[in-house]
Amino acid sequence: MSARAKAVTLLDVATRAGVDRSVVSRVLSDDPRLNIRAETRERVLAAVRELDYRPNALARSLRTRRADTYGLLIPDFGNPVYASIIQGAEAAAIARDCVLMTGSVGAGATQAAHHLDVIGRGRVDGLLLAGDHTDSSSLDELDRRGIPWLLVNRRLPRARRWVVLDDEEAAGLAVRHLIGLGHERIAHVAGPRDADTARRRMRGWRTAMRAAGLPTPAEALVVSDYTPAGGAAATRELLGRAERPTALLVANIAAAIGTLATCAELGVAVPRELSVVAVHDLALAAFLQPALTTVRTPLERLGERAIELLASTAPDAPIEEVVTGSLELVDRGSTAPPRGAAA
Amino acid sequence: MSARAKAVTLLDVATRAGVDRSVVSRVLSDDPRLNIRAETRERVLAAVRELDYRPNALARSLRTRRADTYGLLIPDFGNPVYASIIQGAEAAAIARDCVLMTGSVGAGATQAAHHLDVIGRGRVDGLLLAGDHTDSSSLDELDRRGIPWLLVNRRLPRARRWVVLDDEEAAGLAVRHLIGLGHERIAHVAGPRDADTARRRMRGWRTAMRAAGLPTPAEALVVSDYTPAGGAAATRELLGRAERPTALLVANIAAAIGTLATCAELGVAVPRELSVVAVHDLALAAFLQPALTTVRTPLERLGERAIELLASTAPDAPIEEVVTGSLELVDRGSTAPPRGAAA
DNA sequence: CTGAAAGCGCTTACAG
DNA sequence: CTGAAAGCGCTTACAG
Repeated sequence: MSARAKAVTLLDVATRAGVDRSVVSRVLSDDPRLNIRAETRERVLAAVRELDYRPNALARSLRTRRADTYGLLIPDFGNPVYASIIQGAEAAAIARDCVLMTGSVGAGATQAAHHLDVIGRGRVDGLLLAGDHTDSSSLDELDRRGIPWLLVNRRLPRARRWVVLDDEEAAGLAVRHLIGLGHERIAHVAGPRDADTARRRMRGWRTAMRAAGLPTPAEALVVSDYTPAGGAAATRELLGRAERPTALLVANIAAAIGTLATCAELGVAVPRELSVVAVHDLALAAFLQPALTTVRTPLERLGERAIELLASTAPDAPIEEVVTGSLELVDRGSTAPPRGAAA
Repeated sequence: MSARAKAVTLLDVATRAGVDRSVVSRVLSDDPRLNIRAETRERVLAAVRELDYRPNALARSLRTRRADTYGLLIPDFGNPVYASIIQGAEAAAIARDCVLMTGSVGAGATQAAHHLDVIGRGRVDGLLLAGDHTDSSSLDELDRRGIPWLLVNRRLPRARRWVVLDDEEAAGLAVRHLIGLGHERIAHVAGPRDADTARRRMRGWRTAMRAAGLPTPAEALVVSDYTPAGGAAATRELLGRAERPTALLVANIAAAIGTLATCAELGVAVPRELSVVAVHDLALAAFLQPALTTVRTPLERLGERAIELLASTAPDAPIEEVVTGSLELVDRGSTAPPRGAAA
């Protein structure tokens, strides 16, 4: 390890090339209004190469008033669904030569406060909000500070800037698959009542059931959360009913892991006695017992699209986009015709 | 949405309070060499509050030459082991009023190049390297640019700045648990041969076996990777041996998910015919079939400690630390005495 | 065709 | 006790 090297600046390059700093700057930014002799330009570029010069991003941002940085707030790094969103957003940010700063908010409000505070200090050009941490007052605060924001994978009353998946269609696809197998008593392990994604999946379930003339009684829906523990509890409740469902639409793959655990514990054979299908696909799904049938959703695309929209839309223009396409039922064997169905 | 508001600057606050910008700055930084009348200070603080002033982080960093930002490079956001490290690092960064910028490198080298480039532009005060992407030449490059770095969860030849878990002891703890149950043929589903964590866990397995007088033949170790697919393939290979092991130490919990899947597929009952224990604990483990016995490791603490060390150690001083303690065997039922053992 | 100058918003050594 | 000034490393409108 050498001691901290003094960074190379524009002035170092200019001195070496025998020109002014401003010329170097304009050469590097391809300023079209710069008429420079090819020979001089070569000298400048050579100096840049020889000194391995990189412009200081902080100085540039201070001057240009663009941080070339986007923020992304998620609930929890441990949630693989958000991992995919991050990956998409990161790729899109890199494609625009920007940096992505991802922060998690977790349970405590203090971490959210820290992130919003930091963000208020001119570090980001815009903020993607992909968690349950945000309320209208945070959005007002961002507006006051002039920081463009975009809700990702969720909406909020009166907030007209969001990008979401087609949750309703994802749920509908799963339900129609089950109906196609002959199921009629299809229950729904739903997400939290106050989660926008959960409400849209509930609606997808209900709509697809009704379209097939099947009932959706209140007892067929149990609210849960997007964790294995939550899925396990909800499944236990549904399987305790007098009239058991023959199939389950689980609103989230993490919850479905809990569903499979509960079935194993209660000795309910999947898919022979109970079919299970979940929203969102992960590599993990193929290795569960049994391998889990899922609806694949374009989570990475959602993250990508969020950055694209944030970067290209005026801060005061509404954004209301559903990322469609790429929904696909991945049949892995946790779904089958109900017992007693004609073969 | 209002139009982008003009940010409040130091000058705005100073004007309102009727003092010079420098006074405001020194009041806010609690400059001990500033003798100011209590009344003036109050006026300054009132103006700060009324205007809701936040110093521009870019301008401050440019002046102080400290970005108040640390970088963290990981292989992949989808890997839950790294999720825990990120969470620890994020908490430690927040505790120091710093920002954490986490980037993933993935398979492609282009993303690594982008991140190293960005980091060379004065955006971070130091870099945590927690992936398999780093080679000595990247470290040399960072040294040349004067950016302090620290390897996390891995070491590299001749790189004397690292912080790791006690992987050897973690593996040893698992093996001793199996030996305590009466197992003698304990095979090892290892990590990649070039992964430092994998080598340390191999050594832990071997050392604990030898300490008990048990053999560690070459066939008892199969190299794999830290994914379900890798664990599945390695397990298949081990179970195909003429003399099957009665227990498996799997080097990583993600690989162990593959192990359980292969056992289910081959009809090998866990733990009756085969005990399985894995390194690293996740909430998920409790919901696998069967629930997985693991060794809990202080991954969050590793992330925290990495930031602390990076922030508090001179850039040219060596860091060689093993984060010890908190190792714990979490017995969930995937381990049991071997068949035919005395009850 | 290229250079000098101003200024982004801070901090800090110095002046009075 | 407080203010004026310099300067961090850039970019860009302007001068010549």
